[in-house]
Parts: sequence; structure tokens; C-alpha cells
Amino acid sequence: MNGVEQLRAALTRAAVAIGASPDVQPGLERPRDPAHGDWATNLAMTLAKPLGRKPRELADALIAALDRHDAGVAEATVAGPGFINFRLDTADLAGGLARVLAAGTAWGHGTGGTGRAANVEFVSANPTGPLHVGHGRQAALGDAIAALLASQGWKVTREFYYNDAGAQIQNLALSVQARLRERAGDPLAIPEGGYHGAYIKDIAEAYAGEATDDPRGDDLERVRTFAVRALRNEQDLDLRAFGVRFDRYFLESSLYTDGKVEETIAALQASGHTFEDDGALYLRTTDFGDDKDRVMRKRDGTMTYFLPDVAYHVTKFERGFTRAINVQGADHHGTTARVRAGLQALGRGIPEGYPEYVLHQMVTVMRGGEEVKISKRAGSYVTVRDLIDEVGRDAVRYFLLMRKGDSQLVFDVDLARSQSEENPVYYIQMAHARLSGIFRVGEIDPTTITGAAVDWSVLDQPEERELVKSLLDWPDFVAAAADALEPHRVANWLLETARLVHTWYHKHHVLGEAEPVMRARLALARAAQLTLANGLGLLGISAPERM
RNA sequence: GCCCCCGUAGCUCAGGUGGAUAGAGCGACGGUUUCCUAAACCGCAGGCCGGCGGUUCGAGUCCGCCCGGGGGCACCA
Repeated sequence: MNGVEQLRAALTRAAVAIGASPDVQPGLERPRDPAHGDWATNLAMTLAKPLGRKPRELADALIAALDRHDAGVAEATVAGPGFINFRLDTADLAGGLARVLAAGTAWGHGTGGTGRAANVEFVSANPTGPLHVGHGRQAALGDAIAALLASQGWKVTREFYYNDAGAQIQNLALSVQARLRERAGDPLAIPEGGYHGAYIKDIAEAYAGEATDDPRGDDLERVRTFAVRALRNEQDLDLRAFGVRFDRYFLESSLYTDGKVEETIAALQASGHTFEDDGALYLRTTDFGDDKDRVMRKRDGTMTYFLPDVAYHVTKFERGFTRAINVQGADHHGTTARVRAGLQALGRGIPEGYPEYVLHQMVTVMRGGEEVKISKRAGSYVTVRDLIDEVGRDAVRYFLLMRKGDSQLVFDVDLARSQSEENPVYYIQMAHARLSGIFRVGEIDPTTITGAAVDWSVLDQPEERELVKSLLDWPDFVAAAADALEPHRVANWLLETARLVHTWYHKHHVLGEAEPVMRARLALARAAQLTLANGLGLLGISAPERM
């Protein structure tokens, strides 16, 4: 049992002793103002009503009933409207660092997932062009969410789904063909809905070099295959540059070849929730909360994207994923209700909230105070590669993750590129590098720091107590961020903790201090170094030893 | 018209699931270096948390209505 749990248990006993129900759950939080102590509870206020007594009076009674020793607190005081503030002995507080050192790279790991399988689907870009900034946000978000879940004991599969047969791919093939014919002397005729970026020209160029017997691209099927392969390869390179790896690429076409689409449509018809109108087959999704019934099979006999989408999510469930999380742009918002409705209509016991959606808002790229809209390569949008080339992978990751997905995001290229104090990424990495520097200069192998035989009571400086608390809170913090599927919380925590590190480092010295102090501070430095590295790792950002 | 997101400092945004005197980064202003990285630290200024009601001991946070901004409402993906 660690410090907080001990305190909570003791508080519960005290509450019961003064007449509260045995199932009270005392809430404990860090007071915003460190002068208020190390922990605070609002228990007296929440008990006021059921017990019919005044909060401050109850607070006094709770303190009187509390076994200080069992609770592990040095001091308990009543404040404000009825808060009880607790102060811990420095030795008890800082002694928690031993747990950090023992856990090492696993500090922050939890067991809430209990080994169950989770599927995180993200990016899922069709192979019709280079990845744009929005895909970048998805890649950063999805990868970090996957890492967060894995840290909490989920068995995570990172999945990329792509449409390899639809109308957009047809337009891609026709666009490349148009460039081939332009090359052969025809006037340029890119079809309606076609692609205009420079990369189309490059692909046409490459095709002409390889397919010397088909310089005009008359073999459209061959052009299509060639173009898809070229763009898939390009997207892979983009993702690799970003440090994102997928466990599985799922092809929409496989749903047809494996019979999953037919199977699903038959099951839906058997469910009795379908009807035909004007030659098209509908699913009555309004029975399951959608605001409109949806077409599954068009009048011309082909499927809408809706049906394979449902079939795809059935496979996720069948593949044993307890949770399926889809990271997508907010423009997909309209599809969430209908996919869930489709799964419900099957009546197979798939949970109502399956799959879960993490939708993110748009990204605007700013440079020199102006919005950047165009990339040379893609023509109409800014690519992930542009950003990585300009500001580096770590900065792109951080900037795309530092805001809540629900917020529209402004990516300030100038700030991300600046290698100085104003850039939060460097600020955090610098904190890690400085801590590493202590061990380098002191010629101490940080992995030998175990926390054994340390007198924790010497870590009594205010800056040390604040830093210690932040490090000890990390596991709960990560668990909450994972639970909420919100990596930006980690980004903010890192920035705050980095500040505590810099402040402490600036004010207090480690090497050359008297033995007990140096020993304790080395342990603190090691714990902070480990925790920062763990946090950066979750976001896919490097933790450099020196900068 | 309906659905989703957003509205907090000059700018970009946090605010740990309802708590005490609302925070950070950038920008502005002023300081700090014989010392493990000044890529750092300290100080100062800046607010009707879009508005009006409600819930309660207590609301930036929850509920309702309104006003602004963005996105979505296909037999396109």
C-alpha cells in the first residue's frame, strides 16, 4: 500500500468512527497551493449533508478520530470552508522515490487493461497522395493513444485501414493516365475529382520509364496498380520518418474477397431491420439512434462504403478486440452513429459504444504570421513530410499532441523550429539532458542508483518536495490520460514537470554536496530522468542525453 | 433546420472528471552567469472564464436558452 492509499484507508476508518457509511470514498487531491500541504480532502464537506452537521465541525471530529501514524501524516489542519490539509514527513514523502527507482522504465505502467486486446485504427489514408497535416495529427494521436493503452496493460494492435478499390482510386489512375497522355503530346485532361499535385507527374514519369510498351497508359489497370504501389510506398516512408509503425494494414478489398460483405448483408437482412425502396437496399439505422436510414446497396447493385465499414468492424469484434478505437478527423463525425447502428442491428452482443471514436479538429499551419496552405509536392495541402523536414520529428510530434483533439490546432512552424527556450519540446528535452549531464559529469552510472541507504529526509527544500510530488503522481496521471484517451495531458504534465526540474536544478547543486545530500539528490535526479524519459516515450519523442 | 466541437490574458491554449486567491507557453518590460548545459533561472504586467438563468455548501467545470466561430448532415470515401 503506498502513501495515498494508506491515508485514504485511515480517513475511511475515521469517517466511519464518527458515523459515516462504511462505503465512503474519501477524495484526496493535491492542493493547488503547496503551502496548503501535500494532500487535501473535502470529506468533511461531503459528509455535512448526510450527517447533518457543519463541515468545519466534522473536519475537527475527523482529525480527532484519525490515527496519524496509520495515515502517515505529520500534520492535519482544517482550512477554508472545511478542507482538511495534510502534511507528510519529508522522509515519508520523498521515500516514495524508492518506488520510482524500483519501477524504472515501468514507472507509470498500470494494470487496468488486464491484458485484454485493444485495436487502435488511425491514419487510414487512401493511397491517393502524400499524407497531409491532418493525417499527421492522427498519426501522432493514434500512436500516443496506443502507447498509453499499452502502458496500462492493454494488448494493443495498431491498424491502418485503406480503401484500395473505390472511385477515388479510379480517379487516381485516370489522373496518372492524363499526365501520361499530356507527356505524349495530348492536351492535359485531368478528370473531375482527379488529382493535380506534382506527385502525379512523378508517378507518370516513373511509369513511362518502366512500362515502355504502354507510354500512354492505355492499360488502366496496370496504371492503377503502379500508382497505388508508388503512393503506398511514399506513405510508408512518411510514416517511418515520423516513427510510426503499424501492426496491420487492413484492405477494404479483402472484405469482398473473404465474403465478409456478403455475410454481413445477409445477416442484416435476416435481422429484419432492412427494407427496399426504389431498387436500393436500406438499413433502418434509425431503430438504433441514427437520424436517418442508410442505403447499403445502391440501385446499381454496388455497395455504399457504409456496408464494408460495418463488416470491417465486425471483424474487429470477431478478432477478439475488447475495445476498438478509431482516430479520425471531425469530418467523419457523421459516420459514427451509423456504424454503431449497423453493429447493433446484427444483434450479436457487440457493445453499444463499439467502436469508440476519437475525433480531432483541423490543423492550421502558420509561418511568419500567415497561414500556409500549399505544399509543392501535394499542391493543395501541407504534407507531414514538409513539417518533419522543416522542424524535425520530435517537434512535430509534440506540437500535434500538445492540444486536446477537440481543439482546432494552430501549428506555429517558426516556434517549432526555434531551438531555444521558447520551444516547449526543447525545454522538456533539455531538462532530461541536464539530469543526464549530472551523471555524465559525475561519472556515475545512473542505472546503479537504487535508492538503497538513502536518507530521504534531506530532500526538504520546497523545490524538491514539489518535484517529488509531481513524480509520484505520474502513474495516476498516466492512467487518467489513458482512460480519457487524451495524450495532450501527458504533454502538459511533461512541460510542468520539466519546469520543476529546471527550477530545482538551477537552485540546488548535486555533485560535490555532502554525502547524504548528494546521495539523496542523485536519487531524485535519477527518478526525474526516468519519469521524463517514460513520458516522452509515450508521445514518441526522444529523450536525449545531451543537447 | 438537425447533429458534433470550440469560445478562458495581446496571441496560441491548459485547467487531473464540482473545490480554496483561474494557470502555462509565446509576446512586452526588468534582472541573474567564477557553480552538474544561460537551450536555464527570477521578477513584473496582463482576466466580467461569450451572455442570461438554473442545480448546490461551492460552477471555468454540470443543466437549459441565447450569441459568435468551425465541421458534418449522399444511392462520394
